[in-house]
Amino acid sequence: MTQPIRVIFFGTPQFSVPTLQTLLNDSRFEVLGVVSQPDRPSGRGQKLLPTPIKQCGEAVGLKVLQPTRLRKDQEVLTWLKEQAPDYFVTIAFGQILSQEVLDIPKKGTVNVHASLLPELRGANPIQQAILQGKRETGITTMLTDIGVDTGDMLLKTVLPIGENETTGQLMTRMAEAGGPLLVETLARHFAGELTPRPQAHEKATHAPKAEKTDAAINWESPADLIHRQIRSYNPAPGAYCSFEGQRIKLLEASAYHAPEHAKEILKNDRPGQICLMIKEGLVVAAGDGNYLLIQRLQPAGKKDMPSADWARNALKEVITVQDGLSVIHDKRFEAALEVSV
RNA sequence: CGCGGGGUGGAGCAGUCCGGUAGCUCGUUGGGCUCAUAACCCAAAGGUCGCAGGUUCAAAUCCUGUCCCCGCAA
Repeated sequence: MTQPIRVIFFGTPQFSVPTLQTLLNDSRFEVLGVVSQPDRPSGRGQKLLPTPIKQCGEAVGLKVLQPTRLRKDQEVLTWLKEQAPDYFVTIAFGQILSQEVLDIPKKGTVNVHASLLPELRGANPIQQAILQGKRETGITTMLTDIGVDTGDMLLKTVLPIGENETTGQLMTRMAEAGGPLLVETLARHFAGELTPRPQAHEKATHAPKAEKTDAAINWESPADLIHRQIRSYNPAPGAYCSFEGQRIKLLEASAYHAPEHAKEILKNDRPGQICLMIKEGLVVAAGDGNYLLIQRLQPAGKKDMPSADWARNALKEVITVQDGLSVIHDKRFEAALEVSV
């Protein structure tokens, strides 16, 4: 390898950082600069924080560009052209590239997308994969065209989804898997070894951004749906319900299959009823007669904690012991409160 | 200066208003009971009360400053 492959990296959130680092650590590639969304006021107190990709780029002395609207920013466009890159690489950048931008790199623009295309195109593939109860998902590299995640595919990695896996956990695994797939894609495509394959567009599905209210738990729902909501909306925005007027986020859960000696107690519970406290968490009734084990939760203003820890205080007046089980009387989670103004 | 809650043994909390021996439910360790147990009984270890300064005979508690964590909203 005489000349390194010249790459400009487009990305914004933490998710794209491991992939950037993989590129930086691979001597076959030269990263000419990074492009990220502008810093925006965010977080408590409206603090202005640099994007994770900006931080990473600056830490290694890379040129960092943050155009508000790339397609209209002549200064940035000029700089990009001057670099004479072989490839643009995009992963969770956050802006749609115009044809003018796509035409800049000599060999093309490669996007890393967190689904098995053509499934789950769009902004939110990981959360949606879990919400829909998929057993596996993956990462696809593709040549970006003018559509959203519609370009011809290059390589895929398949990842199984754990029964209780959360969006956050899956996202971490995918972020780490993205780098190796990307460098393989670039190296082989550059060498002419990859044939882009068109997507089966008629099978495409979309993964739209979730509304905040989608994360509100309705206890009338089947246990399976609530379970998927909890997994899907962890860590953000957090599936939530309320308890005696206080908002509570539900962070980790699993299906609960009652052992024989518990079946005497678990029957005819109302949806949301908090029935048992066991070592692993709280057993709560759902709308379809099944039960859910809530393992971790987070009351407003508190850190996340094992739900048994929370119950030990919040419910201590109503816990009795029967047959070695800690039974909770007459307490239930309610539907989420309307967000008050 | 967007609104709000919080920092007390390993965990979760009470105590703060009204200053006076560091408390509760668990966990941990050891012992006991039991066919057995996440149940029950006995015992032990473990805390600069976020940090700094001030007031006071005396501060977890009152005053001032400061750091950190979190919920809402963006």
